[in-house]
Amino acid sequence: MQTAAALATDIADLMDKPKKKRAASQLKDEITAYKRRRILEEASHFFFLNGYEATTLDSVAEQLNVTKPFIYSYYKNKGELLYEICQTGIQLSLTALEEALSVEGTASEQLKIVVERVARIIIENQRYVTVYLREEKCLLPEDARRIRDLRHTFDTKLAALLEKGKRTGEFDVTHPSRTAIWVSGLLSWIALWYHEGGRWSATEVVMDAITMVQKMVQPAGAAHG
Amino acid sequence: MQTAAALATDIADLMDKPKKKRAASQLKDEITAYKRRRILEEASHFFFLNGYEATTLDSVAEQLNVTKPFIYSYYKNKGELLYEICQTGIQLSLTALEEALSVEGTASEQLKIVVERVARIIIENQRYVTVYLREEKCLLPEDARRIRDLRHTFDTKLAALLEKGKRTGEFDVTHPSRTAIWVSGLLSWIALWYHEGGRWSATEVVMDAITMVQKMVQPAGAAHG
DNA sequence: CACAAATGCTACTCTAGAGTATAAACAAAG
DNA sequence: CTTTGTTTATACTCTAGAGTAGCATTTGTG
Repeated sequence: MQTAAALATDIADLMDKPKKKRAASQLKDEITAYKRRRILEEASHFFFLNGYEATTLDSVAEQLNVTKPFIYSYYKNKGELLYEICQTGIQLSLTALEEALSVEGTASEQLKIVVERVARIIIENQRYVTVYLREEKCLLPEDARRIRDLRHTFDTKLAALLEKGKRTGEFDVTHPSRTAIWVSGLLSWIALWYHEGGRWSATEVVMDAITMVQKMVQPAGAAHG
Repeated sequence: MQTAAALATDIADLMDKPKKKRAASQLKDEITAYKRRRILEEASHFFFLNGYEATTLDSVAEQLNVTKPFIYSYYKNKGELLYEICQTGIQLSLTALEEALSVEGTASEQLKIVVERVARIIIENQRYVTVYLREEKCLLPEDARRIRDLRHTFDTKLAALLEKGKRTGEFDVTHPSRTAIWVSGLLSWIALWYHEGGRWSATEVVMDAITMVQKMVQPAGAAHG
C-alpha cells in the first residue's frame, strides 16, 4: 500500500517535471537548507550577544555579506528566526533524553547517560539554549506554547525515570516530578553559566553535573557511584 | 570625634537653611524616594513581562498615571532604571547571606539558613532577579561589572562556608568554589521557574531548595537533616 | 493676594530598524 | 546569444519610541 502510494507520487512528480529537473531541484533544496542554517547560526550569535530586540537583521546580513531582503527571502520575519533558534536546544535535549531512555539499563545508569548527554548538548548549543531562556517572552503565543510542550514532555519523561528509580529503591526522591524540575533546571543553568575557554572545561562541568544530580537523588547512606 | 564632625555638618546645614526649611526638605526627600521606588516597581513589572527593550517608558508612565518626562525627572535614562532593578535582587541576597553567616552555628545550620532566606528573597523579588538574569547584557559595561562583583562576592562567601563545612567533615564537596556556583545556580533557577499561584507554593519550593542543597553537599552515608 | 519655586505636562525632534516594491544581475535552456 | 525565470540588491516607507524644550500648574511664602 505504502509503496504503491509512494510510487504514485513519484509518477505524478515525474509527469510534472523531467528527471533532470528533479535532480537539479533536489540540489537546490539542499542549498536552500544550507543557507537557512547559516542565517540561523549568525542570527543566534547576535541574539546571544545583544539580545533579540537589540539585534538588527541588517547586522546579521552584513555578517553574512548579504542584505536584509536576502534574509527575508528565507524567513518570513524576525520572529520565525527566533522560533527556530529557541526550538533547537530543547528539541536536541529531548531527543537525547529519549535515546538515553531507550538504552537498556538501571535507572541510575540511564540517569547518568541522560545527564551526560544533555549537559553536552547544552554546552555545544549554548547560544540556542541561552537565547531560549532569555527571549521566550518574545515568541508568539503559539510558538511559545509549542516549545513549552517540548519542555513539559522532557520534564515528564525525566520524572518517569526518577519514579522508576524510586520504585527499584535506587533513588530517594519524595516528589519525582518536582525533583525532575530541579534536575532540568540544574542542566539549563549550565547554559547561563558556562563560558567557553573559562575557568572550567566542558568536561569538568559535565562531570560536575552528573555528580550533583546523582547526589540529589541518592538515598541516604549510599556510596558514591 | 565623630560627634564633633557630625555637629559641624549640622551647623553648616543650619547656617545654610533655617530649621523649618530643613524639616520640609527632609519630608520632600522621603516623597522623592517614594516616587522613585514606585517608578521602579512598575518598570520592573513591565521589564519582567515584556523584556527591557520591548518596554516603553510611555507605558510605565501610563501605568502610574503620569507622563514620560515625569520619569525622566527622577531617573537619568532607561538604563539607570535597569541598573537599579538588576542590582536589587543581588544586593538583598548578598545581605541575607552575610546576615546568615553572622549567626552562630555549624556550617550545616548556617547553610540551611542561607538557602532558606535567599530562596525566600528570590521568590519575593522574582521580577528583579529574573530581569537581571535575562537583561544583564543590556547593562552598561561598568554597571554590569559592579553587579558581577556583587555576585562574585556572594559565590565566594558561599564557597567559604562550604569550605568550612568540608573541614569540619559536615560536607562532602570536592571543589567548594565550583559547588558554590551550582548552589547559587539552583537558587537563581527558582526565579525563572517559580510561578505565583502555580502548581507549588513558595514554602514548598523553599523547602525543596533546602533539601536539594543539603543533598548536594551531604557526605555519603549521612542521614537526612 | 501676589510672587516665587518647584513640579509636571504638551508637543515636539530625531534616530533606527522592520518590512517591502522594484530593479538589476545572473543562470540555465534553447 | 537571446529569452525566461530565479536570486539578490538598491532604495525606499512607515512606525515607534527615546529623549527634550518650553509651557502650565500647583504649592508654599511674605
